[in-house]
Amino acid sequence: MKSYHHGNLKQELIDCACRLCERDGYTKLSIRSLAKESGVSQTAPYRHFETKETLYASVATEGFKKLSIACHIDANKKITKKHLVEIGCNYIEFGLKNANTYDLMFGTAVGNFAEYPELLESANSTYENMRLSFSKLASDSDEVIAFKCITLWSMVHGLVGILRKVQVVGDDFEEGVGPISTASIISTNLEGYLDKALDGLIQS
Amino acid sequence: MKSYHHGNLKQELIDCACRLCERDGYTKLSIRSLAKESGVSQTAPYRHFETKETLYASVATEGFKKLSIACHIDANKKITKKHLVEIGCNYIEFGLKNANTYDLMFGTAVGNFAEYPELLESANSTYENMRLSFSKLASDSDEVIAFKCITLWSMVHGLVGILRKVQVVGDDFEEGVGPISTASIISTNLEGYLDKALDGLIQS
DNA sequence: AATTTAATGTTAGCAGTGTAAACATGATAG
DNA sequence: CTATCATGTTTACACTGCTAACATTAAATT
Repeated sequence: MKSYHHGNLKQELIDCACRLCERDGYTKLSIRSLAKESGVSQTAPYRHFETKETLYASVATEGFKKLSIACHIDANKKITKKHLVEIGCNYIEFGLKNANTYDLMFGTAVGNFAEYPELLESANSTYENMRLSFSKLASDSDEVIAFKCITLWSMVHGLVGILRKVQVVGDDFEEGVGPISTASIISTNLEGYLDKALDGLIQS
Repeated sequence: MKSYHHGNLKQELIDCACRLCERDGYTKLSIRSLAKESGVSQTAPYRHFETKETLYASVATEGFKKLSIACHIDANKKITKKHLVEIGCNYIEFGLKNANTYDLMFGTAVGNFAEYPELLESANSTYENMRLSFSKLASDSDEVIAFKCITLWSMVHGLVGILRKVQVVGDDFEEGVGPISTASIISTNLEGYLDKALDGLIQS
């Protein structure tokens, strides 16, 4: 004798959506299958999510929260270059290990973050974390810090994309020097790679 | 009295798909609408594309060809750092001006490039172009060149993603130092930005 | 405590999708 | 001239996002 009202449907739908999005990619997710999974009628989710994009936004929000946590480092201590390398590594690791969720966060499935205050908030706070870390490394001006942030962010974001794609492009080139081999060398020594890459960033 | 056979349907479908993908994003593209646009029955496209992903692959292939052209520089002359900056700028410009096509090329819509030989070929040749340019700048080992390629590629790829996303995240921060302002500063002086960024890459 | 109201659920149904199967047409190879 | 095969059409199925009308129950108001 299950009750007419579910009680916790919204959160259960979000949790379930996060799981399914990460497992199969967000394109495979349907509101109907989600409803079935939660033992509820096809259209029940619409009481909690106006459109599918709203649901996507919720999943993306969870993603940014997790990314923030993954990239968070103790804010009390002084930040060193090693910490920045760590942040970069954690970011990339998150992007590679949660590839499908990452797509949702940085793709075009959610068009305008401003329409989803929680999403905007969680995304901005991820950036703000990175900004704070940089500001504790050196006494740069705000402009320089923002510049460094965008650059580091681009770098790790780009690496996530390229490392993923290269594994799919194949390697027609000579042994050991093609994109795949190189990417795999980079990804097995991310720390050293980022350490070197950050040299150019930190001084200047 | 239009003839039963179209005569040039495959190419027309590809052209039309390229146009619509770029205009509305590939998620808005349907095989049926494409067929209607070409004045042909709903299922006619299936004589030329096994699945929708096959069609996507064709559009992505066209995209890589265009990207290759955009990033191509005369291979006879000696390559200088300035040329690399130019390649980077052209790459980024392509990514920003053909954002929807770019999504198709680097997103997950086409899962495994190896299933589409032409796509694999065009994607690899884009990489190979970049590799050639680097190899003509300095007499590095193949390993170092591949390393530099991946790094430059990640950098410009990341910038495309971040520059696009930042415009959507909004700017809650102080005037002039938030991600949007910084991104817009970067994008209005891409050349200078890349020039500086490449310093770390070229020597080492 | 009784009653109204608002939140949350269900059912039925529309228009659109990808794709498969069976059939039609006509260009081309023998 | 005829058989074959690439290319087109028709029909149909299962699935999707979403809307409208209705049902149930929790919460707010009297």
